[in-house]
Amino acid sequence: MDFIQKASLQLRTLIIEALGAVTADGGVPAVPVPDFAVEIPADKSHGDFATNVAMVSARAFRMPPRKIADLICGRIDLGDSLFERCEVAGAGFINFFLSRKWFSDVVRNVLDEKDGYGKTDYGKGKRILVEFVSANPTGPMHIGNARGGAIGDCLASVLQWAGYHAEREFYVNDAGNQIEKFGKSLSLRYMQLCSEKGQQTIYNCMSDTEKLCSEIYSQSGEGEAFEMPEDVYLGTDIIEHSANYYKKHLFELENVSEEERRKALVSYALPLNIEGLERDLKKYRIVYDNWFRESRLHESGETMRIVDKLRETGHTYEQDGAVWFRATDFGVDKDFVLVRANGIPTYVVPDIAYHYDKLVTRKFDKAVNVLGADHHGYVPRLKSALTALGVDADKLDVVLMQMVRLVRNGEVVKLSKRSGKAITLVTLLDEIPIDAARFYFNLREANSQFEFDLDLAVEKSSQNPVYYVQYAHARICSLIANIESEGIKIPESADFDLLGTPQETELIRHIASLPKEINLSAKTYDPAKITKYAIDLATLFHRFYDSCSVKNAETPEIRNARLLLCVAVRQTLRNVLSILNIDRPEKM
RNA sequence: GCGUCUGUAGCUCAGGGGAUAGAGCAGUGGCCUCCGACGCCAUGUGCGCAGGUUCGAUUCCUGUCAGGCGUACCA
Repeated sequence: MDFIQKASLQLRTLIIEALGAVTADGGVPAVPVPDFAVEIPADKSHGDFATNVAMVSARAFRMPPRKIADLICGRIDLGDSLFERCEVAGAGFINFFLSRKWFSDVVRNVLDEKDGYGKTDYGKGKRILVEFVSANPTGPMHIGNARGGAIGDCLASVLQWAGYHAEREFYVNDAGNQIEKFGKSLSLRYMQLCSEKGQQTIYNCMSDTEKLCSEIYSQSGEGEAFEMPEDVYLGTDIIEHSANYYKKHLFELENVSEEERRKALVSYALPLNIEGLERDLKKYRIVYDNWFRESRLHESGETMRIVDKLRETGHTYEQDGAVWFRATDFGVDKDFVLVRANGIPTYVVPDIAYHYDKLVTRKFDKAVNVLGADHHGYVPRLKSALTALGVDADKLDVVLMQMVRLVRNGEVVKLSKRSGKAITLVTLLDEIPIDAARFYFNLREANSQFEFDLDLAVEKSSQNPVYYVQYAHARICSLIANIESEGIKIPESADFDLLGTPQETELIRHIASLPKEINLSAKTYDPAKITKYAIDLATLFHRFYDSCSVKNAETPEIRNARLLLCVAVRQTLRNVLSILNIDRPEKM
């Protein structure tokens, strides 16, 4: 249950009633009151809730705000409410203070709801598809995928906690130009290995594939023997695939047609890559509900059917032999090509078909895509085509993720496609713990560029806030074990009205705000709010721990109340960490 | 040029039409005979700049400057 919302709604009613009473008294003129806010003040000395009703209605009533506030405050009936008192302050704010009972109820509620505490029905069971990572299967995943993975996975969790039916999906680009390029690259490397110089290198490296790759890789950089064209993938993973294929089949493909060779190599390497993606993401604790293959759209004819459908809308035209979409009809600044002059559709077409499939064929209420900011220009295009097809484009939401800037030794590391230099997801996870990576990448909201300091992340020290949060959890576990070891049992219930120190009330207030925070996080598609919540909760617990002794509490009753408060905090921490899918260690 | 995102403390970043703008890191100084010091407490001349809307702007609007990213019959 959301106690913040409950209190806030009740307060709004009380204020409106009081306003009615004041109007009936003739204290203020009977004119409409503008919208007013009920909010939580930043400064706790200003109460638990505050309203600006007196200030916003000053003009309508032609009265000074403080006067209005005094009248309302005098007529408000807090009798049976969740509040114990109110006061007028500042320029005309009315501040309200929650009753002790409210705080008690919060703690009791967490203990009742247990693993379900924090769940809400905000999403009303709507079906929402979260697509994220969708990395090119032509090579290993990079640091941007690591960020997208953490954000997308946690976002899906948050949405589930907020009452959506969320599914995770990976769109596999297993067709199109980059697959052509993949084939070309594999073929090129294969032929290099078959060449005289390649054979020499194989001989020199014996059966050491890694050494072979680095040899071939460095040689191709020199340009003499293996000059590489512009449009191929240069990573060592390509060499590795070709070398492994060569080991199995030797010169089998040397004298077949280029086309046949590429086809054979792609059908060998692509499945391995896709398996690799799945394996690496699983290691990162990301498990998808669906792996949706682009090739499916081509095989079923859906891709070309979309072109026909778009033609029927009348928003297409032909120019220089290509089929264009008149995106300018939908407010997009430029038209774009759907089908090239050579008859091959551009990447947008399968993408349109794919989103049509999500929203129309599969009838999802919402589709959310976590995308790198370098794709932002493409979103309006996609939406314009969907609109033309009669799909409500507002059903597609995009979370744009700014680039991660890698910093090492205080210098920005330039991202390179060459896997020899780029930091892959796998090497990152070899260097830093999964927990740290998942937490770290959700520390900042997606739409802000941030710096990933490798030296810091690699350090595995308490510099990383994830340890701070996990420590709070471990500390509670230890505390409880310690008390139990002295023969004290954890009580079924306690008198929580005894919890009244500032540290205790602040802690409880924050516990109560979890449902609200989950809703907000879902609404803004921002899982970073959850990591922030976790850090704040840990901070408040540590403060409480420091100032309020549980074991040596003033009385056994207070001890029991604090003990159960600790249990409630631990439960809340557990729930939050489970949203992030991060370990909840009992010892560290 | 046009589009888009971002400019908040020495650094990395929260927040957000209101009452004294926050946290972590780095620095300095305190706190373990006492539930784990992986912790707590204290300490800060900061909202890029200029206009506008408002009782009130760091927040909204316009302009401007700076940076990221787009602006392909690449994906």
